[in-house]
Formats: sequence, C-alpha cells, structure tokens
Amino acid sequence: MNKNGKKTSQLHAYTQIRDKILNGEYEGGTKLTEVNLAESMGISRTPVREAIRRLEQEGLIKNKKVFKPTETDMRYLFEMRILIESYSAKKAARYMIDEQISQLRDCVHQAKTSTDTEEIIYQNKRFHDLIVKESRNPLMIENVEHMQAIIYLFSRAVVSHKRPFLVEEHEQICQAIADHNPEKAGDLMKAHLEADLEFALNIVT
Amino acid sequence: MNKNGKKTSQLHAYTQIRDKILNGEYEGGTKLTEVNLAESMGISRTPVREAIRRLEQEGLIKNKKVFKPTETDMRYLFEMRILIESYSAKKAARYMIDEQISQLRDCVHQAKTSTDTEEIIYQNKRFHDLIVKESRNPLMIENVEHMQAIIYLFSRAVVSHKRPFLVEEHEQICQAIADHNPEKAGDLMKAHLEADLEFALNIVT
DNA sequence: TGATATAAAAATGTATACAAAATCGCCATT
DNA sequence: AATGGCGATTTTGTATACATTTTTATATCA
Repeated sequence: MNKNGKKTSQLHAYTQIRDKILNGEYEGGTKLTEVNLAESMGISRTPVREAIRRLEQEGLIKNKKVFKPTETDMRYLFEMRILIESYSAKKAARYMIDEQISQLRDCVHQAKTSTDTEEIIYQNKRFHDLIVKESRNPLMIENVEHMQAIIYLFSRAVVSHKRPFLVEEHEQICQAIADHNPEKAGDLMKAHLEADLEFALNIVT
Repeated sequence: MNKNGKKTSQLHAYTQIRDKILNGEYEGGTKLTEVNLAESMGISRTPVREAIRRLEQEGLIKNKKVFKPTETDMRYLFEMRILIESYSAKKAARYMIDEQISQLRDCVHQAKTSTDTEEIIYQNKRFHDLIVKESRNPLMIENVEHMQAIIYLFSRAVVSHKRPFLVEEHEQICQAIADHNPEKAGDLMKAHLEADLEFALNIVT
C-alpha cells in the first residue's frame, strides 16, 4: 500500500497468485510462466517476476512450479512446527493472561458447537495462532505463518475430513494452559500435531 | 550458475552485496540505492533489484538500509537459535555417529590449540554447523544459516574478543554428545548460547 | 520561529525490447 | 527402441525508458 491506499502491481500480483495457489486453482505442480501470469493479470512481467521470487522464498513455488510437498517435506515441516508450537504452548501456560485464555476457550467452544465447516476450520486455525502468539517472538510467529501456508496447501483435502478428537485435543491443551501447566501443555501440543500429521498423510496417500 | 559455470548478474549482485554487508563495508544503517549499486557493479538495476529483494527477505536489508539489529532483535534471534540448536544437540547426542563425533572433537581441538583468530572463529562456526546438521532437517539448517548471517553482522566485533570459557563450553557439549546424554547436551547448548548472547550484548552496547 | 506548501531531485515502480538460456520436437544413427 | 544431436520455440535474464512516488530543499505566511 502506498500513501493513497493503492496497492502496487507487484503486491497485487503476489496476493493474487498466492490466493490462487492456496485455493487449489492450479493442479499441484502446474508450471507458472511469467508471461501467462502477466497477461492474465493485465500487467507486465516485471512485477510478476518479483511476486514469483517472493513466493519461491516462502516455499509455495519451487522452480516455477506450484510446490507439491512430499511426505518427507511434510515431516520436516511438522518437526519444525512441533518444536515452535510446543515451545509456544509452554510459554502460554506460563504467561497467558486470562483475557487471552478466554479467547482460546471461545475457539474451542465455537469449533465444538458450530456445524459450518468453514467456521470450524477458522476457529481451529485461530486456536493455534493464539498460542503461537504467546511465543511473543516475531520470528517464530512469521515462521509458523509460512509453514501454515504450505501445510494448508498439502492438506486442503484434509481439513474437511474432520479428524476425530481434534477438538477434544484442543480442549485438553486449553485446559493445561489454563491450569498453568507448561510441561503438560507442551506435551499435549506435540502429540496433537503428530496426530495431525499422521492423519493428513493417511488421507492424502 | 548456469550450465557453463557462469553466474547470472543477479547472483553476482547478491553475493557481492551480501559479502560487503557481512564484511562491514557499509556503516550500519547505510542506505542502499539501486542506482548506486548498479553503477558500482556495472550492471543494470534489474538484477540489483532482485538481489536486494532477496537480502531483504533474508533479513540483512530492511527498507533499503543495511539492517542494524537492536538488542531486542538479537534476543528474538537467539531465542529461536537456542530452540533449534539445543534440539539439534539432543538429536546429536542420540544419533551422531563416531566419525562425526571425532570431527566435532577435532573442531574443539583445533580451536583450543590454534593461535590464529580466523582459524578459531572458523572452527567454532564449524562446531555449531556440525551439530545443527544433526537435526537432519533442511528447514532447521537453512533457518540457522540465515540467523547466523545476521548474528555475524551484529557481533563481528565480538568474535575477536575471545570470550572466556567458549572453547571449554564446546568441549563439555562435545563430551555430552559423545556420552550420548541428550538432556545434558541440550542444556549445555542452551546455557552456552545464552552466555554468547549476553557477552555479545555487553561488548556491543 | 516554525509550520506548511510546493518545486525540484532522487529513488522506486512498471513496461517493453532485446539477449541468453532452457526446453521441446524431430530426425538420424546405432 | 533408445540415444544423441540440432534447430525452432518458449521462457527467463537484462537493459533501458518512462511513470509514479518519496524525499529534500526552499520559500512563504501566520
């Protein structure tokens, strides 16, 4: 955004391509060429190039193709995610203030009672975001954000296959945090993400 | 590199700018303009732009200025680094094979006996790299690489101020790994990096 | 004085043309 | 049928011109 609230073409290209990737509008592995993208968006190659570069660095594009993570990629990603998120859960259990805890409770409650899949997905994501935020470390927060994009890319199919116990596990984690029990919160988070990974891998493969 | 072994201008620009930043050839906070850089390297703005973008994403440049980390930035960075490196140390203590362990011993030995500052610095870096490699997770390895660049930027002054007990601490970590004692290795690594951070902050500020 | 407007300069953003490289398809050869 | 050129085509890389935005300097007025 510049001072008049207009986006630059580059940013526009970036968000548009990113959204398309995340919405699965390209078959996994589709080749993205600068000219096609530029023409389809009515802009020149220059800003498109920069958008692609950025998406490459974020891991959504790999040598001009929409990144299609392998099982191994996902295991690496989750190993990292577990490290950061269980650490965050521990910190949350130590320092999270009541207002935040009730937000966390709210996520669980909404996800439990709602029947709208989109809403449930959103609340589950919000749950994790709230906890990662408690790392209070911008690097960690940003890192998880990037990973979530890739994970989402992989498991778009999965989210709708409501995994059993998902909400129950969130509930337990929430309780451990409310009880200020860092070890338990961290362990539960780890187990939770491990289960998530295995479930996703089973569905997809 | 293309197939003939020639670098693209872009890559050339990237490495050259990066090296200059890391060698402290710009005062902290110097403004980098595309035109200046392009002219000084005899190429056009286009490849320079991309190089800058990349360095921005890696954190060495922040709004066109050479990034000058604050104390807070360094604390965030080290928090992340401690998380990954102590995790790696634990894994190293579990799985590192003898050949690697003797390499680790070699690092410590070289650093202990050498009188050449450059050599000592190199061996100390090698020590950490060997351990991080034992995470066997490319994401973690890459992440630490990026952070090391920024840390180096911050503490170029520090490395020559040989910190007391640095090598001794490496020795202890090495021993814990050789003893296959994950908890100890992890804890020692954490303490080691915390000491590193505090030492660096004291020198610089 | 100092706050603000504004013209000039500098820097970044974008389009486009041309260069270099990678890719593809076809044919010849074994 | 597989292999290895080789030209044609596509795609990416670079330079350059022009547009837009941001910054700087200067002048004006309360």
